[in-house]
Amino acid sequence: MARDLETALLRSFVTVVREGSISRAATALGHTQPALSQQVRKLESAVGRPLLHRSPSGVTLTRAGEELLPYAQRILSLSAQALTEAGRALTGRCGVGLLEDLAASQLPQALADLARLHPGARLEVLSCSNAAMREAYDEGRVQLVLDEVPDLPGPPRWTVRRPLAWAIGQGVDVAADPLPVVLFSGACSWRTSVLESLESADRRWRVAFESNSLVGVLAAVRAGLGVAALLPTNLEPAMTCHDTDALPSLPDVELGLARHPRSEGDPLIDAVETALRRMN
Amino acid sequence: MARDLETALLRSFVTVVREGSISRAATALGHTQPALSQQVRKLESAVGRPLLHRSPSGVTLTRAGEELLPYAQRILSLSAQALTEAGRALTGRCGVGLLEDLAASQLPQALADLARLHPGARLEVLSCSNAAMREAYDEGRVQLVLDEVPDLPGPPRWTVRRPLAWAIGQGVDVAADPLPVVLFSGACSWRTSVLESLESADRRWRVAFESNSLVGVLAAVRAGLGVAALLPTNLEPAMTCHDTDALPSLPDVELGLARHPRSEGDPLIDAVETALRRMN
DNA sequence: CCTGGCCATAACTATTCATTATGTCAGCTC
DNA sequence: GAGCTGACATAATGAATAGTTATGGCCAGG
Repeated sequence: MARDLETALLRSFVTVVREGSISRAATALGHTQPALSQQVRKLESAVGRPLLHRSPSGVTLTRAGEELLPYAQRILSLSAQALTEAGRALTGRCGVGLLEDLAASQLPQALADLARLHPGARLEVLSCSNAAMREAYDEGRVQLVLDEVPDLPGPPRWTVRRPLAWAIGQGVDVAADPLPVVLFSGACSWRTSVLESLESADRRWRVAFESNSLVGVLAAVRAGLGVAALLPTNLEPAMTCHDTDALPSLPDVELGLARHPRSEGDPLIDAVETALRRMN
Repeated sequence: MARDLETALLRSFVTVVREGSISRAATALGHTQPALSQQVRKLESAVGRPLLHRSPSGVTLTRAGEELLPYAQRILSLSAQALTEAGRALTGRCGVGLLEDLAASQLPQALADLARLHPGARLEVLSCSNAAMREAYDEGRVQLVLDEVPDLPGPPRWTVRRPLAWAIGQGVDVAADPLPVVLFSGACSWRTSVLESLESADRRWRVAFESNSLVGVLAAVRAGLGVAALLPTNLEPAMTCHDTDALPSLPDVELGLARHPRSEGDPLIDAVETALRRMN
């Protein structure tokens, strides 16, 4: 049993998890499928437990895999930080606006790591409605906003596509004819695209619950009120969607980052921006 | 430039730093000197800056090396945690008593990492006089004590030797005939062994300053009041001892861990114990 | 001036890793 | 239900990698 976990293997692992399949992760990393298969196997033998359930339609995490994932993400994030900002004692203040779905993921963790290693830097994370976000951006209270591209308060400096997944509550019948759907009430811009994908699959639906917060949506799904379309990071294990479901496939969302022009050249904000970008 | 820092290289790096020499690190890791030389070089090329000043008497950290070190230590600590406690959702409470010199090192950082990954666990770190420590141990407020072996409140479960180093303030003449020495005032049990090593080298000395806290000792040394014997982790860069100094070589200290018998079998305390042990 | 400790370099070797090629399995289509 | 498709596993080959031995330079101490 190896003494340390190799970062290369951890990188492969998180990529496999993110892509949901060994083959896709292989192409994403510029390698072949057997190479990734081998790496995952090696990581499993280092940990001593299987990390993935293999199936002919892809892979899902085992219990051990779920346990390892947050460690792997933090190790990679620290390693990337060490490579870029290594200790340059950043100071100043940086406000970050996040889509609420992202504020619940491991992203704030990475920002906290960054703040801890730069005691002179002050990071503030904000998550609110699009209107309030734009105001904060215009007033210079947040310099960086990571959100859906159409909702950004400025032109995107870069973008990234993320898949959506169905979150299915306990006891919900996914075949129910008017499908009970749990929605964000605000101007969530993937709301329409989700409903469109239902209609183009000829599924009738009804709004079972609306909430303007992620915790509200999650609670509703957990309580079995219906299904919701969420980023895979925010799914609780019990809500995992079984790929072969009767639900239509969901569109990707396109996230982007806007940066306030006046913050150009600030080293702290550079560092935070690359930290956000690294989160894929 | 590699995307991630390989843990194997980081392991080599921290070992080299700890041992103060590439050759010694090589034997410590069970490899040869050229292999370690190569690894350090590879890490340097990954970071893009030299990490070590090489000299015929060993190596010292460059600025970049000092910046990388804490990242490397945290990454290795997380990796080791992932291998052992991976996510087993530990809960409960654990009190840890630390020698003050250790409470200032990267050790509390590792404990904080552990606490953060186990939100249900409550860790309390205590650093106080030997008498108060024994009382806390007897009353069950601390289950683990890491201290010098003679001062432990119970039998050591394991021990580890650490070197001492001279901390030399700016402008202090190390050849001064009554050597000005800064000491811990309490019952610091390496106090006597340090003074013995001076006497056996026929050096006369005088107490220039006494303090019962590490910060006090450090401040005194920083102010140029004299020299002190400390763990290398606690030396500030400006105090680095130039090995070839006129000061006698210092004995090692022997640290050990005592664990309260009633805590036997508690998984959280097991985890904290191995975390402490990993810190070498 | 020689010796010993330490690091760098070079040449060689062994291992490791990724690739190509092939096999197996499950689900889907017709 | 036969055949197709997509996904992962396995095996064998070849290239890149990392470790070892051997050697040289440098500085300090005797």
